[in-house]
Amino acid sequence: MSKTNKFDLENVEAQMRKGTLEFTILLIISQGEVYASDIIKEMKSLDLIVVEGTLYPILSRLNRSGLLNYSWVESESGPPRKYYTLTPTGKETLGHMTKVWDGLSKSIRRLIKNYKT
Amino acid sequence: MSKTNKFDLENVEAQMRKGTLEFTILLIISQGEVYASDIIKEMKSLDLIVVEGTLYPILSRLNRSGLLNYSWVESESGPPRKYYTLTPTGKETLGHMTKVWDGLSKSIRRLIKNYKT
DNA sequence: TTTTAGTACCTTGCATTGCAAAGTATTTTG
DNA sequence: CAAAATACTTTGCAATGCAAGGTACTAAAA
Repeated sequence: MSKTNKFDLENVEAQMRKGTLEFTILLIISQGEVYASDIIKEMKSLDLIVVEGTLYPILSRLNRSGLLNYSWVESESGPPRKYYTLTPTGKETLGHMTKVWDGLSKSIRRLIKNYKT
Repeated sequence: MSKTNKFDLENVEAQMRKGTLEFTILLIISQGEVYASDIIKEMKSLDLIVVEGTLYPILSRLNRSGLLNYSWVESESGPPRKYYTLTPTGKETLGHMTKVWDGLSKSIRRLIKNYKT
């Protein structure tokens, strides 16, 4: 039996996205009050797929960690929504995360540069 | 009992790194024949921490998937080493991965730009 | 009024995967 | 020969994304 398990490229993309999920979610919320569907829509528009079963637990965790606040807002058609905003701690943490991201992408850029030459 | 589970910033860094592990490992191997310790050393020099228990399984998997070849090479001091190189498929896949990475970092850059203004 | 459809939030269970720690094997050094 | 050093491998645990199923509320259709 040949043992060359095909390599899954799509999975690589998923992996990379996962690593930045919290970061990108906080970035979106930093732009203004949003609720879950808004976030999913905006992520999708940037090719950053995220689904409910992933998003809700993350939002809850970020809230428990003191990075997010939310307030219930009545909808004109449908059940009420949780609109999220960053807390001061959230803003601060997002700043740190941005630095972490800059560091990582810098390292990788360096590797890619070697690779291309 | 207050329920504000402190948020772990170091974990965010770890998360981001994890997402790019296979990618960065392949990038390093693309630069020339290396064995595990070389990879760990080079990653560390770029602030990309990776440890044995993580690296070996990944190398095995990439080999099983046909992206890597290895050859045993005697060491002057110690047991023999597995020196890895990219297969043609590996090179091709690395090219695809680079595109995936470019896409992701572009999306995130766009988000950060909004955030900063 | 009951039913159906739509929207929104939450939870459960599984699969993947990084990693600490322990294990095997080989070579060198005291 | 014992001990240390090096290199590769494996095991078990914890974290986490996600598919799938669940609850609840609103509005429109039957």
